[in-house]
Amino acid sequence: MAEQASERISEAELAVMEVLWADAPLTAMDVAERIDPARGWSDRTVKTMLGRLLAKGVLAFEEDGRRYLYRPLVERAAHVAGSTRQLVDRLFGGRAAPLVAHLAENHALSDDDIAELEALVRELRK
Amino acid sequence: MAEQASERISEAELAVMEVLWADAPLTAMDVAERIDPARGWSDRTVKTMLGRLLAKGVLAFEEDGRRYLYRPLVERAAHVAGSTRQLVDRLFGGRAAPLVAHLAENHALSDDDIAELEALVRELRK
DNA sequence: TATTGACGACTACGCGTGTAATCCATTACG
DNA sequence: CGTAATGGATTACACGCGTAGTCGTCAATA
Repeated sequence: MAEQASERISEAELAVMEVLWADAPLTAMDVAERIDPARGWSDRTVKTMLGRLLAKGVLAFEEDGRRYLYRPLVERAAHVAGSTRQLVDRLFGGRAAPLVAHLAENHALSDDDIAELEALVRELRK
Repeated sequence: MAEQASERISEAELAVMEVLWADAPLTAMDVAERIDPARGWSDRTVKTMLGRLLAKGVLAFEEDGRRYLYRPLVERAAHVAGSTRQLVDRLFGGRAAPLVAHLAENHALSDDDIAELEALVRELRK
């Protein structure tokens, strides 16, 4: 079987994926232009990331003349799910409730968040 | 000022920290013995981790004759908070509620979890 | 007392990551 | 047409990480 979905996406690579999750397909230059300028990346760096993501099998490209048009092969939701599971497993004994409790304890929840949670819980209870 | 608390703890290092968060101070051998055998680590590896954690300023030691007794300098809760915040920032736009929503959508919440959440929300609403 | 073993300190080494620079082919421009 | 710009491929390089091995020293033991 081919590369399993478990290919790890690093922090820097994630910045590139986010661009492509927001809009694809894009050329390397397109991607570079949409990377947060705060990162101060050179185009070369973006190219490197694209190459590595291709190698990891999480991106695909189609040729557009001399250039490539890149598109994600993995969905953002899948990445989010994997990363979240990892956190829950590593630090919360694999259970989600303690994570939510932690968020609550740390005042990480705004009033709006709490209101949203209430709605969520009502929804879940059904 | 000395090493800031933001020193990163790697996955392997975390295994060592967990042992010391559970019980400290401990000698290097004590720690090695309490590491999950499933990791198949040699004592040397554990020593290396202890050294690196000392260098990072997240552990301290006191001499006990010829050996060291290691103890954590950072609290588990602080590490958990940092890691959680990082996930929330990176993948959930810095807001906790979407994370909880994600957990819900992914059926990551058991009935018990939901009951716990209800109680939590009731508590938060006060 | 001479040897052996336990300890921390230092060294090793291959792979991933962050951050590019260089190479080579092709295309666009003067 | 010759030269520069553009685009992907390859190479670079330092640092962190996973996983130890080696060195020098001190203590226990035969």
